[in-house]
Amino acid sequence: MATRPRQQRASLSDPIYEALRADILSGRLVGGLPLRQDVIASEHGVSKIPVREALRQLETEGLVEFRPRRGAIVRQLTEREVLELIDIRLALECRALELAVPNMIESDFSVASDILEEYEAEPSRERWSDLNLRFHHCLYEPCGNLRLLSMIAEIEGRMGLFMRLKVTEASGLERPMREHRAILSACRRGAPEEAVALMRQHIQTTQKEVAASIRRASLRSVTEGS
Amino acid sequence: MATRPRQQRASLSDPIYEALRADILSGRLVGGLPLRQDVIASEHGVSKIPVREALRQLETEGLVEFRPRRGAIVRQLTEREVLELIDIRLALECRALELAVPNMIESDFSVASDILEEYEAEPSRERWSDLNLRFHHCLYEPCGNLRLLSMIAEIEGRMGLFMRLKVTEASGLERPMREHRAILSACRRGAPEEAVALMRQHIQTTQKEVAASIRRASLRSVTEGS
DNA sequence: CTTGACAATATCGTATACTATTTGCAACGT
DNA sequence: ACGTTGCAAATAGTATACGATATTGTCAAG
Repeated sequence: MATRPRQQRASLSDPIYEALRADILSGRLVGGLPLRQDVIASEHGVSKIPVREALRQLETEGLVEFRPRRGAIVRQLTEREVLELIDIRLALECRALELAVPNMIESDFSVASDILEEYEAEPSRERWSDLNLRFHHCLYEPCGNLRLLSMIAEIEGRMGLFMRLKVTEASGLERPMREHRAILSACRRGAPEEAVALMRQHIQTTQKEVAASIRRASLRSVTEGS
Repeated sequence: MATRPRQQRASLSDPIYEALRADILSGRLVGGLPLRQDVIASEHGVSKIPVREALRQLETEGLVEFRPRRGAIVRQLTEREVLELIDIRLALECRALELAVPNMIESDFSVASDILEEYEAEPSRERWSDLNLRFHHCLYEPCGNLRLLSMIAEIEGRMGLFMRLKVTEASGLERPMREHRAILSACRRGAPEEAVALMRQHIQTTQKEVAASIRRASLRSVTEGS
């Protein structure tokens, strides 16, 4: 063919990595599902080599598991690991907030406030999770620690699935909103300790709700058939 | 070569990954150094494919940087990033300690105590860094959060180089020892808040010392010898 | 009808080979 | 003398090919 697919500057494995990552984080690729290299390769119109590189990166990130000579599967997060991740969130986000509060200026408060208003007016539960993330991130952003921010983003992205589960199923809008307002208020007053304490409680409550949600889900699957 | 013992079960990229990782963390491969795929491949007696996979994993881990069509280099940690990492350590280790204290039993205290004694008696500065790591880890281990522990280990490993620099150059034995004892004592009394507060100060002091050490080193314009 | 052995197939993992790009260097022109 | 252009060597990145291993299907024995 005369089609000269112009040589892209980036590696072919990058888009595959992004695509697989998005599919796993969104829950479209469910835990335990085998990831056939040939299939993924032909889907993207490449050979197995870039696919394998993408899978290796996902393995390092903990999203994929390689079994020797048996290929890769989507890594299944156990209940325990999800709760562990929330605990890590707790540590990282509280520290980020603590560092961020002294750096906050007026525009930070108004951005956060706008997100909360949009949050409140949003009817679609689908978007709550996204707005929730945006609110949290805009609080942490002034912390000045880029790597801390990216680690938080990584972990939150990873748990998007479970957060959505929780929000839709259990906690509704009221409780998180109240807590968000209280946290923002403490930030406004320039009280890091108070803001951090509120954030701690906020995340720990979330942890308990996720635990309950998982518990309920596994109970339901056990008593399935009634 | 002619050595064809048998087909190994694990991937060929795993040992390469381990070797490169160890070389980077130990400081033998210095930041900015280009990692030629052909060279590494022939050193290990394999083709470029497993080498590339190993490099991709190291890229995800942040130890290596790919420049499009120009190959990989050892990622250089800037002063800023090192200090950022210590801040993340602060968050993770304090949380781990907080979770661990209520779970500690007699044997945990005695193990920690033994390490401190060995620490004190150790003349070789080379091993201080290792003993320091072991002490910290044994305090966190009872926390019951495996992923938290592995993240801490990853970050500490990554900064081993700078810690060693600091220990040898700046802080000596006295100050850390005193703080270690105070922390252990708070753990013994079953006082998580106190232990965490002490740990915070301990790590923040370390952060300042590393900052000073880097400052001094860059002033002296380090010439690596080995 | 179940169970075990063996063949057929699918899939993984990597070496080889090839193309595209960057880089070093020399010849050339200003 | 200095910057520019063009060729040659080096290197990255990927497709193809192939051996090795796991999985599945088939058939005979119990």
